[in-house]
Amino acid sequence: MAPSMKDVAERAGVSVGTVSNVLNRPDRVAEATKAQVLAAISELGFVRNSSAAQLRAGTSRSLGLIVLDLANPFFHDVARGVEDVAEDAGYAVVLCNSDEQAHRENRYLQVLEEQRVRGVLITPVEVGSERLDALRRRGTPTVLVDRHDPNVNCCSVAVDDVAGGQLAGACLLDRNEHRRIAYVTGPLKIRQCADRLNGLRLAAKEAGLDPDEAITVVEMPALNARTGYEAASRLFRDGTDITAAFCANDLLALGVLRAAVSTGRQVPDDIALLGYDDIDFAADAAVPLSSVRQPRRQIGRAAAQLLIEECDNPITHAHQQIMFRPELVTRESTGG
Amino acid sequence: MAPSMKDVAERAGVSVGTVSNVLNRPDRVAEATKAQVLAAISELGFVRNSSAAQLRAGTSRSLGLIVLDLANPFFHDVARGVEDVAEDAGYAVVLCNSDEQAHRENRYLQVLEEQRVRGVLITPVEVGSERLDALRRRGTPTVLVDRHDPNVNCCSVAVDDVAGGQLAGACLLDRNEHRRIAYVTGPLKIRQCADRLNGLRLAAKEAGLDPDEAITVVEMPALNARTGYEAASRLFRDGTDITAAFCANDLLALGVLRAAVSTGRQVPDDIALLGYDDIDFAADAAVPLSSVRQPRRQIGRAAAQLLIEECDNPITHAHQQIMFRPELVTRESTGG
DNA sequence: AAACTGGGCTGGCACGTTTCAGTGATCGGG
DNA sequence: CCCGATCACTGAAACGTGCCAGCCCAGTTT
Repeated sequence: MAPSMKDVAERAGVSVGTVSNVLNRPDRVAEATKAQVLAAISELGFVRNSSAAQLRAGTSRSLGLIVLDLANPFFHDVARGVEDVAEDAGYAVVLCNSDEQAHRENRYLQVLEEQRVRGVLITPVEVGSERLDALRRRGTPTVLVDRHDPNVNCCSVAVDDVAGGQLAGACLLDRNEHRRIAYVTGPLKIRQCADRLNGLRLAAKEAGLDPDEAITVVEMPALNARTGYEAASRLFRDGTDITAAFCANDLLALGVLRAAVSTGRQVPDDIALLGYDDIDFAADAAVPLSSVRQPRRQIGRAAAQLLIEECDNPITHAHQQIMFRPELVTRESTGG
Repeated sequence: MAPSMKDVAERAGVSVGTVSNVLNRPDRVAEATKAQVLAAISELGFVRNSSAAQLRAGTSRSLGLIVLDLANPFFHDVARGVEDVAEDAGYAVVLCNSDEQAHRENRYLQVLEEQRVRGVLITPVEVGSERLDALRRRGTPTVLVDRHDPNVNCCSVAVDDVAGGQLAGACLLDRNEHRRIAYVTGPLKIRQCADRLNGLRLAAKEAGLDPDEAITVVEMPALNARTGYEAASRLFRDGTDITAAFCANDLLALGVLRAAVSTGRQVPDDIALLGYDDIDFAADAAVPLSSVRQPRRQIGRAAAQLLIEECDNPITHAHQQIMFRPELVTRESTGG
């Protein structure tokens, strides 16, 4: 068994209370005594038992963060933002990966609640999770990340995907004066995919174009590079007057790029390309890829700030729904 | 305050011990009583306090995993492997990201020890960490991941980088009969970079070539795509008879690929390319990239198995050093 | 010299759970 | 009718820490 404060106290010839004071309020202990206790601690290799401390304290200094996929750079950067803020506020962060599986999400919610975390940041697999609602009802503050709550009964932080689509459309239609563009996307039942299309259509209208005419929607079953390659292959095979493609994420765009390179097309001269997310590889692609960037780390920071604010002032706290605006990053794939 | 077992017991009209039995040994409780207790639990929204449980138990059912960078797909997949095995054995995994900073690593080691995790899996920032050694001396089993312990006093799992370099060399020199190749690498003081070069030289000798003549080493200060681009730009500018490049990781290779595409060179006809790590983007690059793949998930699984074995049989346990062999994945960038 | 002050320490309770010895109650067998 | 066995439950101790009331004593004030 690991040595306890009692062992330390005996060795140092003091009481347990004094050992506790050395650890938690060192200024209340005389120098000589403190030195003795510290010596005993290091000789015995004492390490505090945080279970006991937390049990006694009745509350922990930690937050839970449940994301859909830690491998996804979006969530990874969100997590960094959360850690930044949490660390400054003296909170620890427990990282959980739901893998988009509801049962994993529920298990983690259970574990976090058993650990008595002070609050939870989560991108739920599905909206309206019963388990999550129960947690909130029992008094654990909750913040939604990259989601919004239709009935505002918790804070949330998300990004305006309509604005992102509009930004992309303005770049291709206004600035570079493309007239026929493709929107390569995953399933339109995914809100992000649909929102970005809506933004794109808005941009077309603003450019004085008929969206139905100017935009060819290529809806694919997934959002990865292979799917992008297939979409582009189909597009190229059918022959088309399209001169630009806006893709619902960078992976699709990289797939389109590969199809272009392998069929000898020049980017951006034969076809301009615009992605979404600005993943690391966008800048390093064979033709550096223009993209719509979301303020990922800031999202995490804002979410953590909201949560900590609610944890620290549960009474005066008012729920907020924060919406960030994305930003356009232009590189070679859309020309000058 | 969250309701405790005492509250549940009062509401159900039973003793605390019975509530505990309902939760932990339901077969020892009569059906009628069990139903009453479960009803009380759900009415009060009782959730067990794991701090108290763990304090009483004296031991936890969890493992710590400290990696250098969770954004790196290598560690991400290792973590998945660890979770696979841990879950089956009924252990929870606490994920920690040291970010290659010794002070973060030390802080996490402290936290894990305070939480009384049963064992720790770690890729240490530096070998010979005093804090890690102390943890081990105090009796917490430890497994090194992607590292070896010179004095075998703990288990470890790593990959044979010399074999990986040799595999790469055999592919380019034997199979595709290149005679002058470049090795684009990060700092050679990084063991992995140096080992892969040694393997490559071995392959050259086996092909009956003089390594110094056949291999041009391009040592760069970093291992990212931009650096690869710069390395290739330099190589191309100087004019050279090199027909293939082996890169110490895929990011460098992607940078070289971009330099090739932007200067109108054909891959693999003008220059063949071979990377290392087989990251997701390797297959989706503008020219799909051949690469040396490490059995990442398996590494995690093996490490977790060793650790759990040691946790469960601390006495009979004998330390093991496992070395995996990497595997060659050929795609278009090295031709047929 | 007595009363007061306060720094420095002690001792014991409380946190919520698990576990185990012990208490009745019920039942079958002799 | 009694005994032992079995079953379902109770009550209390223990885990290690944090906190607080209270004690002691040295130094200062009245």
